[in-house]
Amino acid sequence: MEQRRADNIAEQLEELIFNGTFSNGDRLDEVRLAEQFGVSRTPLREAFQRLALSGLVELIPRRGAFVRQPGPVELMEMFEVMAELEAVCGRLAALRISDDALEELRDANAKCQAAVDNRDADTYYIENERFHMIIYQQSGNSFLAQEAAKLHKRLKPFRRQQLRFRGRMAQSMAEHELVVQALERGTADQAADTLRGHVAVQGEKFHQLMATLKSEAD
Amino acid sequence: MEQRRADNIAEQLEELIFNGTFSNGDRLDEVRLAEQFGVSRTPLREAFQRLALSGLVELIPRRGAFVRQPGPVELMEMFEVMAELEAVCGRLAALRISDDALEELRDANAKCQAAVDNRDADTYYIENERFHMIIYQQSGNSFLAQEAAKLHKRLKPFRRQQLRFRGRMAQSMAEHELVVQALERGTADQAADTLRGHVAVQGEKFHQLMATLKSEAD
DNA sequence: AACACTATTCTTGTATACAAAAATGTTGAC
DNA sequence: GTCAACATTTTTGTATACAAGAATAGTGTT
Repeated sequence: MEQRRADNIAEQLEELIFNGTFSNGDRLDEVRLAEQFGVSRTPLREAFQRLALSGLVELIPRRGAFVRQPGPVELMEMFEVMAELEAVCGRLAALRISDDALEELRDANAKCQAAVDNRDADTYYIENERFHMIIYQQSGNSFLAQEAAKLHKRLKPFRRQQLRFRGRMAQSMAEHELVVQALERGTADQAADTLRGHVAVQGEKFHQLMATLKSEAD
Repeated sequence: MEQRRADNIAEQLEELIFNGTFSNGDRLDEVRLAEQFGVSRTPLREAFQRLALSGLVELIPRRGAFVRQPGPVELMEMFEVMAELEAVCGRLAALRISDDALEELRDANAKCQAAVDNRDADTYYIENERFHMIIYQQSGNSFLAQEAAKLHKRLKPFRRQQLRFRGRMAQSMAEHELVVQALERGTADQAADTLRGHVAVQGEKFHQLMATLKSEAD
């Protein structure tokens, strides 16, 4: 059989939690999941440990593993941190970004724009992600890039919902343009501020996010 | 026997790695550690999963768990992120801090000063930590506070070494004073910049950090 | 002596077994 | 009918067993 199942299983469970197969208070039944995955409880429990540390699951002693989705407050906090991390990445990237990476950013942006024109949300989503990942990497700090990517991934499901709202993709595109300009010019503070504003949940976005939260709690 | 061993064991292993019992490339022998802790391999392996996700240990399939200390580059990266996180905490705290917390900060600072006068490095260390934790919490974002505390903990061993250098404690104290002033006045950017500079590794601190790294690689 | 190849030993990864705690169901008193 | 006490069943946590891959030692060849 394939080796290193534990981490693989962790990923699959993560996916199942993200896509809503398991919702907030659900207990992850060891034996049921074990036979579902076709493995024994041992690798499953190892996966639980990982999920627990990443905060997706709460391990209650002698009780089991419960999925733990962030509530409204925690979610706002996470978005605030994401906005600040993006700002930091942007500020550093403005000083350190390579010409090649700038070209990549422009390419991602062009494909984003095309996706907006075609109303192709999936492509938009993928290219948008590439855009941000490039900025993380061009911060020149791989530890920072990793942390940013980690939180980005965790917020994925909620961001995805956000894109559904009318005009959101177009506005997001305009902001991307400003970010690229700031990075081109090397104006660090401007890059930071633009990215912070781009990611931050404020104004109408706040209501939209709360709306998606409510609709998920059914 | 006590329940929930896995996380407890993870903590103990973490401590053993921090205090240098295990150094960089060491393999964590499952059977040896198991009998050392008086448990079976199962809870140990669960602990490994946690340590792996927190980055202290690298899990190589079919090879085992190897302790993974950050090298000079990664360490600089981590300090850079720490500086930025502190800056963010400071900026938010400047707007959100309570009067009580300000009083706590002044108290921690006073005790720090007393420790400097008495050349009491341990007390200095404890009160210094309290100082920073208060700022994390007063950011009003508990997710941010948690992340900051996590990284703070990870950098602990290296920061501790830093304090040994001549004049470091006194300089650090002066910077703390500036931080408190900025927080009192609510000047967010000033609080952020001061804290960033306080934590950042630059100038002489860089050489000092590298010196401690070399002395540990023996 | 250096190297390739094989056999042996160790170590990991996973399944299973078992004990202890929690949850559930049942009985009986009021 | 409600509740409490006890018995039964689940479920977790840990130990042990076992199979397969990796490391190591040993053998023979050049």
